[in-house]
Amino acid sequence: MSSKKERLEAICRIIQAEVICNQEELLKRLEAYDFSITQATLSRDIKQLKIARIHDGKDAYVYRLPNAALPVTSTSSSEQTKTHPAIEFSGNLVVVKTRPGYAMGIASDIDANAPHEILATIAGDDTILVIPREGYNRERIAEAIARFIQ
Amino acid sequence: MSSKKERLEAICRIIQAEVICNQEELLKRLEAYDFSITQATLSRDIKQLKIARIHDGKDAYVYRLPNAALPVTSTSSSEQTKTHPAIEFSGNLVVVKTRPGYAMGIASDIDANAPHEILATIAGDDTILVIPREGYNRERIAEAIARFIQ
DNA sequence: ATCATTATTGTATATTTATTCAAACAATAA
DNA sequence: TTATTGTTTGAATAAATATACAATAATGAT
Repeated sequence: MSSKKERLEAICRIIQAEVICNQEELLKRLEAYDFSITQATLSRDIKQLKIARIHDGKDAYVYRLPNAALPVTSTSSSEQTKTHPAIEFSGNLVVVKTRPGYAMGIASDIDANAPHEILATIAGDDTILVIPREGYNRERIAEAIARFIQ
Repeated sequence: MSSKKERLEAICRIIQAEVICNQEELLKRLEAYDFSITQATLSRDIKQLKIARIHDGKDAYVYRLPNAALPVTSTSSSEQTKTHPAIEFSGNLVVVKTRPGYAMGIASDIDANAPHEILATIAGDDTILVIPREGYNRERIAEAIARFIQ
């Protein structure tokens, strides 16, 4: 059943390389790469990958990968659904991995909205260190952060 | 006819402040602010604002503003549709305005994909300077860039 | 191996979102 | 004024996307 993982990666690749307007279209491209699935499955894949359908400015729609980390790679799938794949705790700190260059933007978003769960952030290039306030559990904190990493 | 502009701004505000899962829901919130429109109009507004519906990781969907600049404010609407509101030319250079902190991330995306139209990018905090290759017209260049700023 | 549990998937359908078409309205020019 | 053109909108509908349900396949424990 590792073909699902391959399929998800293929979807990411196709979406980055080509202009895909709807799932039907993506379905055909996948077919060309020998992945034969239905629209229902593709819809679920897209949801899992957190892929967004955005407006291209003209009159078309395009699928795009999210800003945050590589959703495919990480750890076990059960753990993946539990919290956001890009968020990891260590002691009382939280580390958020982002795509290169996006850390400051996302940190800036977090700061601008200043959810009470979060005391401060420090951002590098692809990593944000989040310092939570005392008195919130990890799930609550993770939710507060997840709101900003799409 | 300025009520449309107000409505678009209200939509932006609501989406930033609240978790909106679908257009019906947003419609109700707008109603509460005394904007009475139909789903059809809202769909068009969302398209114009380049708002995306993304996956929240759990099992819900959320509407989000794009990464790039403030689409509502700028210049005339006819000019706005012509090219992306965040992209502006000056001589042989292009300046892209982004939300605070996002310039480097987006520039990194552009560099990583390296469309031939683009020779180099330099990013500050909320501004990217794009240096196009010679031989492409502005529209072509704008399209190549627009691909990365959602 | 056997059973229990969890994941993955397709079919059919529900839900959600976009668009077509016609109408109302405004702005402009003659 | 009267055309003319462009914008905005709603109603109805089309198109696109998500999900309920059932079945099948994988995984893990004993």
